[in-house]
Parts: sequence; C-alpha cells; structure tokens
Amino acid sequence: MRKENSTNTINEQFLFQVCELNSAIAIIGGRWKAQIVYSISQGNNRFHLLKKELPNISEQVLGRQLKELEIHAIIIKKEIPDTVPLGVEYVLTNKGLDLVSILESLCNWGKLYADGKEISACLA
Amino acid sequence: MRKENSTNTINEQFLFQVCELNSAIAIIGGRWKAQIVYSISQGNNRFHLLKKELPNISEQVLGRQLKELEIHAIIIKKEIPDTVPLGVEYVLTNKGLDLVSILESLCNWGKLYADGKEISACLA
DNA sequence: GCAATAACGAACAAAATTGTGAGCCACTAA
DNA sequence: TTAGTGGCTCACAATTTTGTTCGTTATTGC
Repeated sequence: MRKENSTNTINEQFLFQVCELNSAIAIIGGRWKAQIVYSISQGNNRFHLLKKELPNISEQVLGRQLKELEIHAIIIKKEIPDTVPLGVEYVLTNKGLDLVSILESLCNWGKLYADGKEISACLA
Repeated sequence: MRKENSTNTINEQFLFQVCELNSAIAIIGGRWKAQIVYSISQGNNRFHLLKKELPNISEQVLGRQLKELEIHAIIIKKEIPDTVPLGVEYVLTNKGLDLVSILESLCNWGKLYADGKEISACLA
C-alpha cells in the first residue's frame, strides 16, 4: 500500500521526527477515527453499535479503522466469552483515554467559533 | 476539485454534523498543517522562514496549506509595508492561538507514550 | 546583463485514502 | 429452509491529497 520511497512517505517520516505532534495527527487524522474513538468512550464499544451510530460507514471501512486504532494502541480488542456468535468489545487503553480528553478540547474549540465567537488577529 | 455528491464528501459532511470535533480534525489533519501552525506560533511567521524550517516542502504546497489555514481563519496574512520585494507576515488569530495549546497537548500526549509510558486496557 | 530574493499560481502527475461488491463462519429463530 | 446476527476479510474502483514543473512580479547586488 505504502511506497517506501515516495516523497510523500519521506515527508511524513520527516514530520514524525520534527515533533510527536505530527505522529499524533497521523493517528487520529483519518476520516472516521476521532469519531470512533469518541463513540467508544461513550459506550458504543461494539462493532454493531458503531455501525448504528455511523450509518454511512461500510463494514469494511469500520473494520479497517478499528484495526489501525488497535495498531496504535488506542484501543484493545476483547472477545466476550460464551457469546454466540462470538462478540467482540473494544476497550480504550489509558493512551486512548488520555486522547479522548484532548478530542473533547478540540470539539469545544470547534463549537466555540462555530457558535460565532469573534475572530481577530493576535498581535505578536 | 471536490465532487459534490461523492460518498466521500457526503460522509465528511455527515461527520461535520455529528460533532465539531470532525471539522476541527479536517482543518488540522493535512500533511503539514499542524506543524505550520505550530511553527508560526514559534515565530517562523514568514514564507521563507517556514521554507527553512521545513526544507522538504515545495513552495507550491506551502502556499496551498497557508491559504487553507487562512480560509479557516487560523491565520491572517499581513503585508509588511515598505518592503521590497513586498514581504508577507502570517499572524495567528485568537482561534489559531487557542488551537496551538491543544496542539501542545497532542504533542505531549504523543511524547509521553513514545517515551515508553506503559499502555494497558482501561476497564469500563 | 544575470542571478537572487520573497511569495506565490496554474496545470498536471503520483500516491494515498476511502468506498464497493462479494463472501465467510457458526449459530438461532420463524 | 430461509433469513438474520456479529464481525469481519479480500480485491478492486473512485476520489482526494500531495507533490512536480514551470512561470510570474519587482527590485537589488555583482
């Protein structure tokens, strides 16, 4: 999928070195990721619950996003024993939980200015 | 550039409605955006200074990112009078400044776990 | 006269992300 | 027996993002 030596990849790696900020953005910057993390934190921690919350997402895409969040250790996949068919629960890690509060700040920031807070230049 | 009725665009709009969080992510989620905002906040507020900080970025790409940040009212472009050739300064708005502190949280979050903080599941 | 500076813009190409169609497993309820 | 559930995976197509090439402005220094 990724070309090792594309300028795109090289630039991405460069940014990762400059500051962890850029790795963080890369983790949550995808189309559905931030919303999925937030939804899980609200208790929609099952595949089918997420599907209900995000009716437009296809199962393929949802599965892909969840796997990537798992790779970055934001969530952990847990099988629920003695269920048929075998249920799966997604649980936030402490890393994921810390992220949620930052996402909440971002959300409030967006709301504040969407609600018409005045915007003006700040003099340095 | 954007197709009005692509599923991709429709899904993006859907997420924008769900929560401002998603608009916020869309604003800062691009390849260089967060880093540019952060660099400007550190005083690299001129086109050529940003080029020096980000040696791999092409001028076209830098210009494009700056324009988009301007559209979202994160920065404002100011011409510096009596300079030859005419200099341009990028100034953060209050909206941009509020964003910077969130970016700093993100950065710290990334650093914390990159430095090896233990990760474990949080029980709900 | 020629290169350099500061700050871009347009058109195009490459690469990456996102979405689609189909199918799988092992059940259970009607 | 047919449909439904929960939770996926594969290969491929559509769309979007990112990067490249070339050109522009007006001026100064060599």
